[in-house]
Amino acid sequence: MADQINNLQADLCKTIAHPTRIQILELLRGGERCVCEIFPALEIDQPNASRHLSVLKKEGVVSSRKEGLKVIYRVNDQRIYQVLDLVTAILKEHWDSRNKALA
Amino acid sequence: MADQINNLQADLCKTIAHPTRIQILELLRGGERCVCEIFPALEIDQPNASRHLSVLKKEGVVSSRKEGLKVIYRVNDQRIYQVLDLVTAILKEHWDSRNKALA
DNA sequence: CAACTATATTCTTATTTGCATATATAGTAA
DNA sequence: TTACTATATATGCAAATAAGAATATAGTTG
Repeated sequence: MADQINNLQADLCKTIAHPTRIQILELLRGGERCVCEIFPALEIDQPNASRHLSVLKKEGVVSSRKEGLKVIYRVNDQRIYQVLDLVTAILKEHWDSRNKALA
Repeated sequence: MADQINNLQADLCKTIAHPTRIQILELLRGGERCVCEIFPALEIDQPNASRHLSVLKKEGVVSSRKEGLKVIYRVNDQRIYQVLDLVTAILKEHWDSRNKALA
């Protein structure tokens, strides 16, 4: 099928289509972080953070390396932030034009 | 909560995180289309197309207008295509680097 | 008004997803 | 080895999502 690419696109979108995973990515905007920093910053429990990180890793959005006991995650492709920023801009536009319609 | 924005971002990502909806958006890249053109082009049945269009409309990704019996859909913010193109580019990069690793 | 066409909605069922809890693994240190 | 710390995985359950079939609505035409 020629639309196989659409499945892959959808999978990547689905991977980032979760508030917690977006929060993780926003945290990683500041550079790599170990799990022990991530889950307290997001105020979620450790297994939950671990599962979301594994979702991101499975799709190739992040990678990890070990440093002693710690596992440190980083974003693979910085363009993921262009995606998030575009999404934010689209939302803002939508919000603004909706409010303009009400005014 | 400050992370309310993350919910909105996730909702928009979730809205486009479906192969059929991506196909609809790709079709609308060529300009507005009525439902009667969309569902045969995608080889899905009409209620299915209608439901996916309503998902896109509810999130504000597309709008519609009536013209006689027909309902014609259009994309609200062309930047959604920048998102899709970035996603494609990221996928391609991921694919390439994975194959390079195997070589 | 009745018949027809284009689109939308409802219902049911199957699948997927997310969370909480508990448990398991890996590395470190005594 | 034992105890401890950091991270990962398994289980069970509730909620969300998706597709097909059937039905409903809105607009058009005679």
